[in-house]
Amino acid sequence: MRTHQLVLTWIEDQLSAGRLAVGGRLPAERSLAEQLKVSRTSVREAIRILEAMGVVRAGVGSGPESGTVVISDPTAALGSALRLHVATQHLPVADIVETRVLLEAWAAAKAPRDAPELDSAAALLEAMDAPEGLPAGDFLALDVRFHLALANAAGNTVVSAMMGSLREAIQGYAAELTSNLPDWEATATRLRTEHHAILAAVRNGDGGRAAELVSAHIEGFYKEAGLAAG
Amino acid sequence: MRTHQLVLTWIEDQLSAGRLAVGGRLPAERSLAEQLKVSRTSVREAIRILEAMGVVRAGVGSGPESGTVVISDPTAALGSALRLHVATQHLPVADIVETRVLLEAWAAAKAPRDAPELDSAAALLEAMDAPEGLPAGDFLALDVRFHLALANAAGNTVVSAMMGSLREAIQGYAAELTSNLPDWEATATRLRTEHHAILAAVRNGDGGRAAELVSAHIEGFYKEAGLAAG
DNA sequence: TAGGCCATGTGGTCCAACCACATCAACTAC
DNA sequence: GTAGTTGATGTGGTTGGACCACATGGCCTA
Repeated sequence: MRTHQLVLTWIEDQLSAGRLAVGGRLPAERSLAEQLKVSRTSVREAIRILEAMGVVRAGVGSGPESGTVVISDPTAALGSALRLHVATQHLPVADIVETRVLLEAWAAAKAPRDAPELDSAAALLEAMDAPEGLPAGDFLALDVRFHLALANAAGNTVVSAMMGSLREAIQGYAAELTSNLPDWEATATRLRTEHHAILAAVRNGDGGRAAELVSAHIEGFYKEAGLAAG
Repeated sequence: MRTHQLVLTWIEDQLSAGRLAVGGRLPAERSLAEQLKVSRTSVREAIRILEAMGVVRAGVGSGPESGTVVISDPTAALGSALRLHVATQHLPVADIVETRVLLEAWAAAKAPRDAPELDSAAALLEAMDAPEGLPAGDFLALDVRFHLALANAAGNTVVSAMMGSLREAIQGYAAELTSNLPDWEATATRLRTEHHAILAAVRNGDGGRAAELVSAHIEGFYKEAGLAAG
């Protein structure tokens, strides 16, 4: 086993055993190296991996905000992994979009009608309805948050994380696609209407209809922008 | 931007531009360090991350099998990320099981009835039907491969990768659960019957029924073994 | 008492050296 | 001439040490 993997398993064991929890701090790199009888380089490689996995955050300086602290950001890990594999062209964008549709439709069907996240979603829709209109960039940023709020409403952390990561992996792609749209204003108006219909369906407890609307909403956008969504 | 991230983005750019593809080899660490005007340490940290993401594989020695070559194993990245976050207890196992059910039910419904992966699935079922019986470990290993074959049949690489990673993340958990079963032989017999029914439904083109059977199959197993699957 | 300054501890980066390993070519013994 | 051995070469793996940038907190001075 390579040295940094030894460090990795040690840390994972500490996590599993509960001796290290979110918010806690890892020992300093130098002392951890001495404790495990390995070089600081190997400790750093392990920490680098954990950082990429969204498990820790490294901060310089001293004081409570410094050092390497345990966090939990699964979305970051899944997102960069997906993005990299999209770059290798072994994960077609169409498959990502299709997966997003299936996850988000499920979430819309599953979300309880009184989920608190739906209130956030409603507030976001209100912001998008600004009478003076919004720049496309701002609109899309709110759009992302609306869809994530919807996914979170289902209450499944894994689905939420995967949704976020799929979004992140194709974020650049989606931004590029909007430039293909023939008439942004018309599209924005349609998206707004569909958003309200989706939220209303969830609020009415009509999960089946909500799922259908979500599927049509996402697939419609990508088709209009010129990507076959499967 | 930290130095290793510079290396990371350089490599990602090479991948996106197609100058680096699966099967290709990265420049040697020392030459890459010189080329990017950074230390070998930073190059190594970047490669470590890519390795954890399932994007490259590092091999010592010389010759065609050595050096750092580009691969594409998204399952590895997603799997270890999920496993780590399960260790932090911020991803409940129940959510993972629920996600697995939803993905696999979708795959069963979506799989074309003449998908070649179904032949592999059938062969696996045959092996599990061995008249002399199988040790629980062997049975479960075949079971894993059957479910993955089913997921692959849907033809969505992202769903396949996620399925595999979910399996990997809770693999240790599932193995532990089997010891809770009151009567392994009876359970194995039931699982076999259900497997055949699922495959038959897919083969008949009855996706809706296949999805229902898959959901009941997985949830039934976890319930019997003592985990609430949501 | 208020302000600045420095000791301390953290991660970030770099360098130089050495090791283990796998290949391949040159060399040697037959 | 052939087969086996051996060493050169190039790869990643690991180590120790040095120095830097940064943030804090206590000490010292005005």
